[in-house]
Amino acid sequence: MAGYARPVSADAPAQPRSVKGEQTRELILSTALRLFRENGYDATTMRVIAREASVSVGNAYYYFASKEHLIQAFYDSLVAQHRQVARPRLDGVRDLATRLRITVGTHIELTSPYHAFAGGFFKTAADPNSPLSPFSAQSTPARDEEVAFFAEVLDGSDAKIPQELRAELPELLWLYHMGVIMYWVHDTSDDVRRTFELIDRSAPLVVKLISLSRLPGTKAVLQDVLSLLHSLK
Amino acid sequence: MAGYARPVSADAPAQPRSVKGEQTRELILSTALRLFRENGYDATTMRVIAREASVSVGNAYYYFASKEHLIQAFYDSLVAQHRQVARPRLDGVRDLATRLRITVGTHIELTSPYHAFAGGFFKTAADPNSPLSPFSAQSTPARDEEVAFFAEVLDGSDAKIPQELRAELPELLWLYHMGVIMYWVHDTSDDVRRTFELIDRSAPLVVKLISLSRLPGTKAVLQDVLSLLHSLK
DNA sequence: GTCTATAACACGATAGAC
DNA sequence: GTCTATCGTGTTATAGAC
Repeated sequence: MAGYARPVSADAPAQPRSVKGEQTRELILSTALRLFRENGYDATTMRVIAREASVSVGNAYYYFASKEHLIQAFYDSLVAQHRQVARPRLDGVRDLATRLRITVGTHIELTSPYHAFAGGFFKTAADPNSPLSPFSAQSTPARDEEVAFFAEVLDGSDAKIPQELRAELPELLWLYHMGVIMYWVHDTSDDVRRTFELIDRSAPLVVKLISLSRLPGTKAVLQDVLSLLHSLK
Repeated sequence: MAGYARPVSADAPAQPRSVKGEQTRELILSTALRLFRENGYDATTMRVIAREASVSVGNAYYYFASKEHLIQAFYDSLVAQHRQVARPRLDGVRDLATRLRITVGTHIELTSPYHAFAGGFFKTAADPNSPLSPFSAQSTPARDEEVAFFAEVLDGSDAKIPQELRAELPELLWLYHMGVIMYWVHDTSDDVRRTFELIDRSAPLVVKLISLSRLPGTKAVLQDVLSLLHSLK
């Protein structure tokens, strides 16, 4: 279903090879993100980004095929930053609920400056036709990295994971993470306080649900769920 | 958090009172939906909608404050149609899994002609700032109707629902429904075959999960989940 | 209240010259 | 790599007609 070859020529702007090109790209991206933070996504026009970065509109489009691609670049860097910040915080922590709380909470913390423009971000991410969709081919690398990170979170814990679950769990935890993000996008409380409450309370719940699957009587249902998940991929 | 009064003057175009006005409104809406089906959301410009409906652009904006509002009108009519079509199909069916399958399946069936433009639709729906967001104030009536319908689906079944769950279940089933819609939006299989498979297999699972909550050992977790849900509203 | 016609605006995006 | 000029879009404004 996935992975067949297709032309990508008109797709992404070529990775610039020259030092100067890389600098220009960085300048445009950082300018855009600053303006997004300050004025929101919709209010930040490509013209303003270009002007503030002292480049032409055409040049901005040379490096970023669309305004959405600026967000994708942001998200890619966020994924890398997330691991970088979360890893030391996880160091020495073995309790799975705590590890989940740290992992998801760190992500929310890093994204917080952009909460006000999260609507515009999320909007394009929800479009399955957009390269920004977390399920799109172009998001596969970032998504795979995140799922792999959740595997790491799992492996570093002392939780006993039922064998049948182990393979699917990282992806399920990523889905849980996506759910938290969805809540965060809609969260209007001060400093997204409610999102952090959600994380604090749901992380232990997730762990409890995992251990529930060892209960006699749940095995058959668990198998059904897993087989359904498997058939949908 | 919700429900406080606020000015809505500049919000929606006045409900037309005259018969002629209602006809014009209907004409614009049906023309737009036909063009959406035929050419997709983005490709259908307001200028083309107006021309095909033989009205002026200004007139189209007189009845629909924005292009998004055309989708909202579509969704409102869909909600009404959904109940109308699903109710007779539910008649005499007591098994909850079957009732769920019929309810959700009917909705997907009715929406199928628009699957190709679902991306554009979903895109705006995901924006929390959009009136189209299922969590927005403007969507409250439609959402409440749908949740109420799930209560109906529940009540007409012979399933034994644990008392603690009963109050929250309609809303949870609505969330399940939303999840199916999310899958549907991203479903690229022929005639969204996979979405129907998902429904066929997940509906019985949902019922099994409900009955699982009667199992000794699950009570505490269930309470935690319910209390979390309650605190987030 | 309903509707037309048309011009204008700012936007994302593109073409093509340099 | 970078620019300017230009396109088509959603949307608004204007000025009026029935």
